[in-house]
Amino acid sequence: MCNVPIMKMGAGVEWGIHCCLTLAWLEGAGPVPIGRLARWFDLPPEYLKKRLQLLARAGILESTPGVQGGFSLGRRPERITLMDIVAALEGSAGPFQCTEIRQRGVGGHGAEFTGDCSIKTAMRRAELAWRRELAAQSIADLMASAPPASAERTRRRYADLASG
Amino acid sequence: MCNVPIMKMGAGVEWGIHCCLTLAWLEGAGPVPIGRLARWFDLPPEYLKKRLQLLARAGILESTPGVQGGFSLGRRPERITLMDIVAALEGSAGPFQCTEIRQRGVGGHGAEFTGDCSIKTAMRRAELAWRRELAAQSIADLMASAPPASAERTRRRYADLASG
DNA sequence: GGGTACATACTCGGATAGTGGCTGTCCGAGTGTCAGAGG
DNA sequence: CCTCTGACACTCGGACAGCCACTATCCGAGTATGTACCC
Repeated sequence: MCNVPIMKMGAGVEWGIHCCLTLAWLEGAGPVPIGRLARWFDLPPEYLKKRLQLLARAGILESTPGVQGGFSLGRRPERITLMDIVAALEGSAGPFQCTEIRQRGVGGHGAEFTGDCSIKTAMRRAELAWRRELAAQSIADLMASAPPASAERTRRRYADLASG
Repeated sequence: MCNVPIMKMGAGVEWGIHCCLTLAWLEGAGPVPIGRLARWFDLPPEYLKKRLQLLARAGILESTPGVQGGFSLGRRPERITLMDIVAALEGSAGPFQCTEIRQRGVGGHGAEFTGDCSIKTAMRRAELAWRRELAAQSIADLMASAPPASAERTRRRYADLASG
């Protein structure tokens, strides 16, 4: 029971962030096709494609069709926050959905109160703290916190992957 | 698509908080049976029972069997935080489950890095901010932020519900 | 009158569906690149 | 040498099935109260 997540977040979020980080390191080498990214992380290509399409639709990634097309970063790594990626992949609604049960049933207040119930407010406050932390972290920050050799190694391995 | 929650949290959380708040206001009037709470909020009794059982197992509520039994608060309202309720109902694992995809596939680092990946760290930081906010809010705080007449009205309506 | 047995009203725990979202796959359509044929 | 045409390698978007957690319900068992019955 203790392995059940408090709030479930799709696996695509982890995929998306990793792909953005990799694309950031591979910037300048041209678009990266889905198949290569999927082999890179050993992920199902078709489903990964769906996730990256969402990121492209949000402007986080850029997709170029054609024979040498693929996905590349849609804007500078400093301007891509984790919040952007999460919102693009999972939607914009918060984790706590207030169904206003206080207004139903015998004990309900009916339309007596028009303001938000205090529970909704309290949960929203926590959610905002979470969003703020996510928005404060950009892809560039993740790049900076990684070992200095990461960029070089990523480019080298990608070259091997492209040639092999 | 914009109605899809970022992280899904079960509806039982809202139920649980509302029930705790109601039980706090009804303290001193003896245990409240499930059927009455369910009618109070117009919720399915059997499923609500399952949720409150989880709260009782966590020590947040106290359940007394027998003919005049029911649920009551397991400890003082000041010592029941929203984090306690959420953790008891949804489990203790975080929303972001790092599956370490960086270690898989062609581009993976294998066992090269033993530390946590920076993505996991960043997501955990946001999650901790969320937890901290939830832990800072207690049932007593919610009671204090409600209109002063709430306690009296709750007790009066409960008396009507019990007699009717 | 006092003690015992039974009915009652609850909770506890397990077993069992229904439902919706996430996961994963397949297919047709559109688009840009490149090679090759023809002028 | 230049241009046009076709093959190719991608992305885009929709349709579809499988799986799992949440939701919801039912049933038997346990427990405390309250009453009725018997001595």
